[in-house]
Amino acid sequence: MRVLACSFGAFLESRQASFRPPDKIVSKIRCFSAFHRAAGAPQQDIDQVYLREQKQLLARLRAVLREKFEVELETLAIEQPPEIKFGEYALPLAFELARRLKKAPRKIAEEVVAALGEVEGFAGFEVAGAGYINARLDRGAAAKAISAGGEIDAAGAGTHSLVEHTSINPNKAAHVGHLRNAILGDTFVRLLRASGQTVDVQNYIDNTGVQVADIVVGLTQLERLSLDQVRSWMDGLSERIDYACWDLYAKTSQWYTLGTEAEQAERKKIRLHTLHEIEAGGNETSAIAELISTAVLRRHLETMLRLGIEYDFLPRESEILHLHFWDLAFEQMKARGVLYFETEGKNKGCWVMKRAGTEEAAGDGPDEDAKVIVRSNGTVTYVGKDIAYHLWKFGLLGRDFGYLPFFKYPSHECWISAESGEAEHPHFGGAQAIYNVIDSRQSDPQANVIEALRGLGYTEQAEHYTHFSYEMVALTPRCAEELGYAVPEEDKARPYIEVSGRKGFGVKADDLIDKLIAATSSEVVERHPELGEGERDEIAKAIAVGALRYFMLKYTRNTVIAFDFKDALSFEGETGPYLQYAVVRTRSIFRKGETTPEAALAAMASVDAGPILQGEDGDSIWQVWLRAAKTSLLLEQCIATAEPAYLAKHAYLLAQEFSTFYRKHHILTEADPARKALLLATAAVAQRELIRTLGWLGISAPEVM
RNA sequence: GCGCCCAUAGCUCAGUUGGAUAGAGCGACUGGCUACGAACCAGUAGGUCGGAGGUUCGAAUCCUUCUGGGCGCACCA
Repeated sequence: MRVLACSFGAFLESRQASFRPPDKIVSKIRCFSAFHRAAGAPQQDIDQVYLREQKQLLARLRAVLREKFEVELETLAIEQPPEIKFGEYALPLAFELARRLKKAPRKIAEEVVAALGEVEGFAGFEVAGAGYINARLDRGAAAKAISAGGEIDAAGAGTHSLVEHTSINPNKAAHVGHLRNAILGDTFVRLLRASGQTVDVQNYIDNTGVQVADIVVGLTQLERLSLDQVRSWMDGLSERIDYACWDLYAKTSQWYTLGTEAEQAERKKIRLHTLHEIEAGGNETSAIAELISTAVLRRHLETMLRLGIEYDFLPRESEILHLHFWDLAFEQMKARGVLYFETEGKNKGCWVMKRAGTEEAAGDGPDEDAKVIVRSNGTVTYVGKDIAYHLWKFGLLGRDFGYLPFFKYPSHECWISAESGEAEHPHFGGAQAIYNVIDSRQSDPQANVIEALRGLGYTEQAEHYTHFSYEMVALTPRCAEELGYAVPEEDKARPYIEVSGRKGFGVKADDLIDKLIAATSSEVVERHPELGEGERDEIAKAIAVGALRYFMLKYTRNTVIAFDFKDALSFEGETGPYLQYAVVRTRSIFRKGETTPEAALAAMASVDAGPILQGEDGDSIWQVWLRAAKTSLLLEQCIATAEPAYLAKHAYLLAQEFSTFYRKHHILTEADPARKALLLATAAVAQRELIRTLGWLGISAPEVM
């Protein structure tokens, strides 16, 4: 995740630049709706029943308020009543109008209800509490509409987005923190694609950075290996290269801190020299770096593929350097006055820019707060390189990478950057919107890149640049001890301890996945001794992936996850397997009932479900339908807020409501044909929406488990 | 010093433009497998929403302030 551990201390931060405050959500959703209309998408899109009826009701209410009270409300709050028996929508608008109209809220609500009259799709309206207006859907009609439509609106069609995620330094094995990044990013990609967007998935590879240099130092200085010897070292490894590097990286980091002061200074010098050789390229040191980083990168891709995570393109820093992306960015920035040459103060001799979030330097004297982009020795900083890379992402740089095929997925090829690539290749970059899944500690540099785009006049692009930030995954002190690390006394009371690649302190991604599979395997063996080994393995893997992905997605982005094996290996309650189990139950129903979900949904056309869906008993069935009808609403919200956790919660609530329904109503033994048809259709709708939503979360539901 | 984030049940977390009695999972306790699979369901107990002010008809949510945690502010990447 582009975290370069450095020897001078951590660089952590949490500005949450991309976290949109709730008040922005509404307008964002409106913007999507406008897009929807502009794109000419069919308004009668059946699957959006909840959202569609909501919009219709709000439009009608606006008309009533205008005609009857001559008022125009900026925003019309709409929510769901605390209990389903009160209806599907609740409107507190009378409270807001009470002062303006100098009338009691209840009185206003009554007048509004009277003025509303009949509204298509609604069974009625009533005043509740101190002045709420509750709206009831015509459940029979709504259920018919929900069962008939399975398509999700492609509101995002025509938008080309780019998501950058994973971006692990290719010098050691991936750990749990990287898993959070990749799972968040991959899930968000699925959400964008579900909304119809065209999405490129990029995994940025810092193959010329300090971390790779440290591995090279380890090999050349500690192990005393030449390029050829590194080759045979790799061939002769008894463990995987990323695991071997995990230990070597920790050992090398340690080595810098050992010895006399003079020795340490010498070692730092070696490190810097190694870094410069790698950056320059065309020498034995850089060849070793290339060899190792490429091998580790392949391992990362394999690890992520275990979780169903794939990439389209791997841009590398080596090409950003060697193809001189920065030179072009530098010209633009100088020409537009974003960069200026500092002649005084602490940054004398550097090219600097105004730091994001600071005011224009008032009066005279140098802006000591400015961000250095080009050092006084003429070399460019990290942010400078990132600015160039992001100009490329938006198609504003005027230069492209070369492309080579690198990693073959069953359905497509993943390409990697090259100085000179193949003549025939797909086109990457030039996106309209970008999302950078990067941990929250890097929001300052991210903000500076955005500031540079804005300064260059690319305000539209800056608006569509999202730092998709998230908090780190740390370990609980107990987990750290389980792993065999000596936890200092003062850390034992802390809620969590940060992982550290330099110390070799962390839970490796593949170890965790292996552990999960081992746990699910033993369960599956116990529950399904009749199945063949191959089949059992498939099921165990699906459950393990489901458990892991859900675990990483259930927390909102700005919550620090204090990792513990006990939580991550849990399969009960709010977990992936619980959701998968709900789907397995629906599958079992249709298998035993010798019918299909499709048939059950089609049968709804001739079922008069209205009467059955009334009353308390009806509520317990309707609850499932109502939740299922909200999937598209949640998809919109997740995209607008860049928060996949809302959809994870939605899936969980749907599974929970289905489980309750399942216990309460026995479907296959139901005697009444109409009621049985409705119950079957309920299971079908729950299954359809669960499978859809789980698919977006990257979780598959096996036939049995 | 400047800036950002966090504080909600014993634990881990939700809480959607400010709205009706603040929710879930885990843990504890009670009950439910001769009905579509118990990786499940039903129920009980558990809360000064960190403290104090303020805005509002209404505040966990917005504002101010304080306390306690975490993080960021390089000519590192």
